[in-house]
Amino acid sequence: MTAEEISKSAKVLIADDHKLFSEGLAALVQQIENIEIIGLASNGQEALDLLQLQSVDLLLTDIHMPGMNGIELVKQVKMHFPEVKILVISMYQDPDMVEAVFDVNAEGYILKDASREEFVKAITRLLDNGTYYSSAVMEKLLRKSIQQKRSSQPIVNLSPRETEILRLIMQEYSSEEIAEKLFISKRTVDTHRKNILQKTHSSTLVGLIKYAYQNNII
Amino acid sequence: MTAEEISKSAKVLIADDHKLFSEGLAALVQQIENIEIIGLASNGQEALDLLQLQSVDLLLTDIHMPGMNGIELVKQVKMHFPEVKILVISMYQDPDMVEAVFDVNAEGYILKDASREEFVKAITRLLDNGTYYSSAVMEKLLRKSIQQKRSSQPIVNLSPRETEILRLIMQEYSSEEIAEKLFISKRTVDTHRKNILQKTHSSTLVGLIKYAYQNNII
DNA sequence: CGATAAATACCTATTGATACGGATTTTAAA
DNA sequence: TTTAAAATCCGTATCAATAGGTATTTATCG
Repeated sequence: MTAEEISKSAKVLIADDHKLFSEGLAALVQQIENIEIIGLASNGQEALDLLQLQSVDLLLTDIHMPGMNGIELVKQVKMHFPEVKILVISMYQDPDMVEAVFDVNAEGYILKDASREEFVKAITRLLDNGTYYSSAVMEKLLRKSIQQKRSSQPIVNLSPRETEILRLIMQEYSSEEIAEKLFISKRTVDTHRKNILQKTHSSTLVGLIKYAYQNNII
Repeated sequence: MTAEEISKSAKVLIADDHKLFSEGLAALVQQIENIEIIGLASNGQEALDLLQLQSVDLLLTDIHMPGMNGIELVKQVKMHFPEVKILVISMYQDPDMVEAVFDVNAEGYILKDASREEFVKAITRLLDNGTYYSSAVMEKLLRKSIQQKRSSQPIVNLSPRETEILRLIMQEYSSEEIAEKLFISKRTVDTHRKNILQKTHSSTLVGLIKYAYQNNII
């Protein structure tokens, strides 16, 4: 339909901290017609810098990068260069990740284990003003949202203060030491601990610590 | 020196579960002269199957793959096809990982964020009967081994009984419950706990649990 | 056979954490 | 501005865990 857009040779920028991957990807992209690679960035900031210098039609980016991560990069790009289409290429099928990518309005999401065919399809779809979200991933996302509705979030929300205290507990401070550190009474710390135990449904210190580990509060 | 070997077109096999990566890598490799890609495998078993079917000079493999991991694959390949050179391409600079790769006698180890130049260098080095271990990684390995010598293994050896009790602690049993469960006195459990704390150099329950987590005693 | 490690058991004292009550103030959202 | 959540504080009581000890039995290793 919008063949003109493709025919005038789309400009593509790749951002990935794994140089071998981005170079390989570049080699693949170059095999597609009417597409030209205008740069490789190995982190978010570099990508933004390159975007400033020249017009880009399509950004291919990883999520995990040192410094600014992919999500943040997408946000920034969408803010400053809204015309740039963005295809996120990630290792993970984590639904939360996909949701995050969704939320920042990237046009596409595919996995690193996608086939070349799927990759090409995604690119052409995006350049055609469409979107492409890997179906493998979308399925997981759906299943998750369904599950969430069923079990109606037994999600635990520790308050900032509570999280802070849990972190200190994890650092082997006693309640008394935590109190000193935070300039509050030991009683207060006790109360927080009580509430934390309740909220996390744990009945012992050991259970609490296991909770912290499983929720990456370390 | 052994130019004949390179000139007769080396056969390369790539194993990586991220298809986009292996396809990209293939595209890169094909830009090198006298090298031909004879197959892409997306897991260890597939790689072994392909090796059975045709002669291969060089195997490029990831470490993290579903099913058989890269280390295991290298082992198998070295066992059944000892003439195949192996270049491990990994995301991680983890010294333990490099050590493992070393131990199974892979000829090379580079990171996914290596440059194309380094990649090409590694390949030619291997095809020339040499080895190539990314210097970035080797440095870390060295530093680690030095550190290890300095602190000369403060390795902890919990007795079977102690490990058993630690496991029960991790399952949120109190000392009294553990005593009942093991038909011993609570005092005995106390003593064991005391010794466990000593041996693991932890001074609090939290520290102990962290130790258990870090040593997979769960 | 002697030495050592492991497992067992006990004692006293202290510290830390949890249970069960409350209550007030600050802050942010509706 | 009302309301709810978060953060603050206090008391009493009990339980759990740790810090010091000491001591016996059993098995294993050299």
